[in-house]
Amino acid sequence: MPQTPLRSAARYGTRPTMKDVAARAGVGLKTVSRVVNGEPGVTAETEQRVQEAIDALGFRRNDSARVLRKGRTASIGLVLEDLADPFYGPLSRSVEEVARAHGALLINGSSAEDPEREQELVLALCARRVDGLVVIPAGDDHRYLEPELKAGVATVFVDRPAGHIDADVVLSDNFGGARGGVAHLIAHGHRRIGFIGDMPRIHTAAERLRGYRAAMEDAGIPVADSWMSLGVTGPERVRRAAEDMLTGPDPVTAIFAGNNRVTVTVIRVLAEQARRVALVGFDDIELADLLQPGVTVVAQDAADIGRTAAERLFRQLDGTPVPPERIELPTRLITRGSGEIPPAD
Amino acid sequence: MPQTPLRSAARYGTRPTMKDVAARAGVGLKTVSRVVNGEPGVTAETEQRVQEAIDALGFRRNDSARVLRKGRTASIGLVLEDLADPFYGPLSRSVEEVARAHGALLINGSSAEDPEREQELVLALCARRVDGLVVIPAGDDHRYLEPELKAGVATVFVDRPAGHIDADVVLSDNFGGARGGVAHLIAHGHRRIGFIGDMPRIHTAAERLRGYRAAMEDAGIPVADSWMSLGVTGPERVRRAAEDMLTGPDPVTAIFAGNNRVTVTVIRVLAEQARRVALVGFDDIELADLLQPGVTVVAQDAADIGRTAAERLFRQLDGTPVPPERIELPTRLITRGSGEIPPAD
DNA sequence: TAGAGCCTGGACAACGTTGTCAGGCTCGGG
DNA sequence: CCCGAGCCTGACAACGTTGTCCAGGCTCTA
Repeated sequence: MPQTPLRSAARYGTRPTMKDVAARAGVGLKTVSRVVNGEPGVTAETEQRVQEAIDALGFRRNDSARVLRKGRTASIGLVLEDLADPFYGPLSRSVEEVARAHGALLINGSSAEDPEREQELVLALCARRVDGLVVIPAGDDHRYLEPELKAGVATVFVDRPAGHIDADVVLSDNFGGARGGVAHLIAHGHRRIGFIGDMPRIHTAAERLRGYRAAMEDAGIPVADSWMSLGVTGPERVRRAAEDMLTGPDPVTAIFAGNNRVTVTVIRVLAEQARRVALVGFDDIELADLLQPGVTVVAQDAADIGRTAAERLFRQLDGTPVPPERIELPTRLITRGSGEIPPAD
Repeated sequence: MPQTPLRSAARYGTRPTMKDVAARAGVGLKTVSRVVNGEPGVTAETEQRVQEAIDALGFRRNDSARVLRKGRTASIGLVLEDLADPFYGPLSRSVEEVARAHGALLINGSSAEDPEREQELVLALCARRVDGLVVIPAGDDHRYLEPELKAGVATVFVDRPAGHIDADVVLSDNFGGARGGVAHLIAHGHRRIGFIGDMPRIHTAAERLRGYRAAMEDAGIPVADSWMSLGVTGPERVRRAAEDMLTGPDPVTAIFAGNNRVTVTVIRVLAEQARRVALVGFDDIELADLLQPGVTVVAQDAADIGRTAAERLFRQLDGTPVPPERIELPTRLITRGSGEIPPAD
């Protein structure tokens, strides 16, 4: 079959360049560049000729080359734990909106709570020369970021503070929120209150545990070891932990759940119980108001956190460097029923 | 204050290049490149010297330059509707996992269901020379992608077919799923069944409506106009639509909800009703099993859809070009109670 | 010991774009 | 009629990396 000879520009896998456009329009390379970037100094007639050539060839500026030349990529990176988690979806979205308002693209990656993967991702983003980074830390040592910070990569840590490095941090008041949630249970008459949370090596988990302890201490209630379950993760283990607390020698009358995944599992367990047990969860969950009873939670505003972090990032990028700051956002107790159940003693 | 003169490499905002590394290690530029890329042909001793220089300077390869030279970016783009929607989080995550397995980075963007924004995003991704694109279409005309396809950008459309362009598509069996869901209601004795869905210009919405009509027709039930509410979006309008169907002259005994957002609102409305009304929703929702009654849904597997699309994408990228294909994934009816409520007539 | 062949390292061009700068054109005023 | 000013336009280098190609030094063998 006779193969029609194709212009280089149209060959499969090859893209037209400004040079091709220039040749077709019969102008110089730089003139094309001017048209593409809307720079002044081009006659309307010339501009139209160039535009026609662009459309005809399907030219699209190569941003890699542009970045190489200009130094800025107009993109930022977001490294979070898991995009499938309902907490991070809205967070990512709000970061994206801020980025978009600043004309930047967002690249996000999931660390899956693995410090090594976090580092791998962050460095990959740095290799692409993102202008800035929003990181939800999985690991606790971020010294590997020092050269990047020095090179001017704006960085904001979110949800948990960075390890061994001085940078902006935006987090929720995990301590205060947990303390308030547990105090709420105490105010409704509970004394034997269980706590189920993630590994204390995770900052948020540690802070929430600290809040639990503080609230108990404020009320002068000694905490039994059997009431605390730390580092459980995965539905099965949470389930067993909850059941143990409810049926042990010194059974709890209320449970404080350390994060949304724990809350969901505890709801399932409680639904199977004959006895009515109070529950307050950290993090809001969808449809919490439609359950019987409604689930009382300590809510963080993921979108607000993301927006705050992103705005802080662009402030670093736009203006003069500002000293690192730690921003703590308040949480909100939302009462819906489950936290107001009196002790069944 | 006397300013210590800094090496160019360490100055704020400037990054060391291979040239800097080469100078410091006392080797040639290309030798550094070889070490960085793990190419053979470098003595262990030389390699170590280079590695030390890399660490000392905090060198990070500039991928923009690399891309410019090599032509491939090892990144793919995903354009979806809204990352904050619980359907897209897992989808994005599964695409990311496949990308990661192929050594590629994922860039995603939200179109917010706006065709113009979709195009803007897609073209921005193309300007960055992503190797491939996964697009959940917002618009219905994708001819603007023709030059990109011709240039070899692998493309897979998801959830809805592309407009006026020949490309891979991965979608759920919206028609069959809706038909099955409605047939399920009919099998439980319902005849007056309402349908609330999105604008029919959205392919999924149109298909689900078609499924509803087909199921009704299969059963020989004529459909009253007042039973169908199309193009409603936003909780308030869905609420009103549901209430109208329930209190109109020919009130429905069951509702089929066209997507997860509609389902959630309908659940709220039904919770307020004295009469028990059956409900089947398209798309699964979290905690659906814990509600009273549990919510019967036609579920699509977002992660499976994402994985399928991404694998298809990389097949295009890895091997020889394969002709465009349309892949339809089955849905699954999950009975939990709400769909098995008999008509209250 | 000399020649062949291998292994290591470096010089150079090219990728596609943008900033700099200079040249040519037109137009108005002297 | 000539000159300067101002406006368009294009030639050229540079961004940081990788592929190609060649030079020099080494080892091994005859």
